[in-house]
Amino acid sequence: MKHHNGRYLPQSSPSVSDHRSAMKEIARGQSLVTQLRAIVLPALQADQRCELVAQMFQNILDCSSKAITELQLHHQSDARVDDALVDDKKRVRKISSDDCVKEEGATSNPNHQHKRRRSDDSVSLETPVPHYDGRQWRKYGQKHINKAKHPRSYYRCTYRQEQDCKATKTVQQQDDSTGTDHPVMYTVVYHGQHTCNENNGIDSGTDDSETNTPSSSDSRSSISTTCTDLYDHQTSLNDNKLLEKSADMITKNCMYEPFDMTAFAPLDLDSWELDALLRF
DNA sequence: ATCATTTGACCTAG
DNA sequence: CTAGGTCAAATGAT
Repeated sequence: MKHHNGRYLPQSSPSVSDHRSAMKEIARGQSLVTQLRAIVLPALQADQRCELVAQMFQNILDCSSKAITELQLHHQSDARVDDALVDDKKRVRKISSDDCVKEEGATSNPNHQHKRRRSDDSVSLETPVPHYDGRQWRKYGQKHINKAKHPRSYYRCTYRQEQDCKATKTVQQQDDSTGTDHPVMYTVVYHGQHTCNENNGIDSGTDDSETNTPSSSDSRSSISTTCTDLYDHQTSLNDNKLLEKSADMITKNCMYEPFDMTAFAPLDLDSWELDALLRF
């Protein structure tokens, strides 16, 4: 980086907007890889090679997730510095209110933690396959959003209770994706990082759908939970039945490979989704 | 009977 | 005050 007069500019850390655009690009890459994965894996035979490919896809996605995490950390600290420079009073107020909330959550009433999320600890991506992200989610809410045609669905990690995993995501169908000539697109926003045991999904490979649920209370939870947002809009009853069946098939395939294989093994199951991808 | 989803109420950040 | 995020009772599915 050279200044126009020939002198070098002082080395400065990347700006917040740099981080943002970097995260955006990585998220776009994630979205593309996810879509590619949903196309490639169904086409493979369900053998060892398929598992290997699935694992490689997951590794790629993990890499970008880690990169985003790193960027988020820098981003947040930079943003704090920016706040201090721009409006110190505001910052003080924000910190103190955060402290209040923290204390309240820790001590007084654990049942009332309706804390609105900070907007900057999230990563969003657009995809026609909102639930094929290799994680297991449980829906805990749905909300109609102002000026949006489609409701937003709220999911949290299946392992939240067992392992205190704070990861959540929201899924919302995009307004302009209702036409029949292009695939239905969803905006997926991830909040927080998964702190749950990776064995729940990634590399144990064999029959961990039983063993990875210590309390066994969630043994029925599955990726099928995330399919439900597809009912958010007025799908026909027949379609619903079809999707429920498909979800069930996915669930059963969790038995041997709950993470990646759930998404890809029997892809006759989700012709709707494959169609969407192919049209995409 | 158990567990996941639905849905209206409740809560809070802005 | 409003919009959006979460809770939890009711409901549905297995």
